[in-house]
Amino acid sequence: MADPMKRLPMQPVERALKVISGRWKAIILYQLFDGPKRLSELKTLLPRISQKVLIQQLREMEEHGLVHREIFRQVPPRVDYSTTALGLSLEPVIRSLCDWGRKHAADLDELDTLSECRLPPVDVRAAEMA
Amino acid sequence: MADPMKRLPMQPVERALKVISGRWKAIILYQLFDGPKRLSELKTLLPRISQKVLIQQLREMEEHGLVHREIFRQVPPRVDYSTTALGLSLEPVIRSLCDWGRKHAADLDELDTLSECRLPPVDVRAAEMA
DNA sequence: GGCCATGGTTACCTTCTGGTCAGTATGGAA
DNA sequence: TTCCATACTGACCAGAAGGTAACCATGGCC
Repeated sequence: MADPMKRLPMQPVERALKVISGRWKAIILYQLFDGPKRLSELKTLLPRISQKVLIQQLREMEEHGLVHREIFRQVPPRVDYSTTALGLSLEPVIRSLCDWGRKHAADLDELDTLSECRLPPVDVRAAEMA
Repeated sequence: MADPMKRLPMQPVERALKVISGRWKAIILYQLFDGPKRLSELKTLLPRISQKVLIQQLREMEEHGLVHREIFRQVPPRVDYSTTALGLSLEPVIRSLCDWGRKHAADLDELDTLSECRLPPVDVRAAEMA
């Protein structure tokens, strides 16, 4: 996503997919659904994402109207990220994706170490090393 | 997707996204929800997709259990692609994505030339040149 | 033998995405 | 005066995804 808001696809599905299918976006949104977070919080909640990429994904979602960024001009700077109404409206969609993801796992492999669909323990994930 | 079924993500949302977010997959699925199609049909229904990529996307979806491929050993060969039960179970999910895509367009730009969410006129698309 | 249709595959290239690592700015604390 | 925390930014790179164009195989038809 080089330049800002370079026109999104005109097919609605494609558009939706384009907007949410960044490598980390759904996971970041999960965290934000839970309430506003500052960058440093997100960094510790999602330690596997490098700072640059985290900011990148947040900015893209901001451009696409899913996320709001608020700057507090403080001594050590402070920036809060939160979902917009539009972003929040994605919750049921993402949940249905999540449910389907579990169904998919159940139908094919067994759903061995698949996580739950509710705000997941993205970080506390021992499955990582399995 | 170089090698077959190289393990899907263990986060359910990511898994679902991985499986459906190929450049053309949702659109191809739309066509298949409508009933089985042979390759040549899909090629004319979706003229903007090159044959190689079309087959590629179909094969990936086959690997992921969304699509069934049936070969009829005939004079000029015939191959039918259809959705599996698992693939079909994606319909509501994709529809919700589509609905959200339209909402997104409505909230940001105006939804100018956005298509409908029902089986769309993917080919008869004058919006292309706009 | 040459041609056709169907359904592929292969080689090659370009673009997009994500990733690492190092650097920047601000202003208070030590 | 140096150090620290926070929130970024930029150079660079590697791999994946998607695209183009050309070629292959089968077997009937003329």
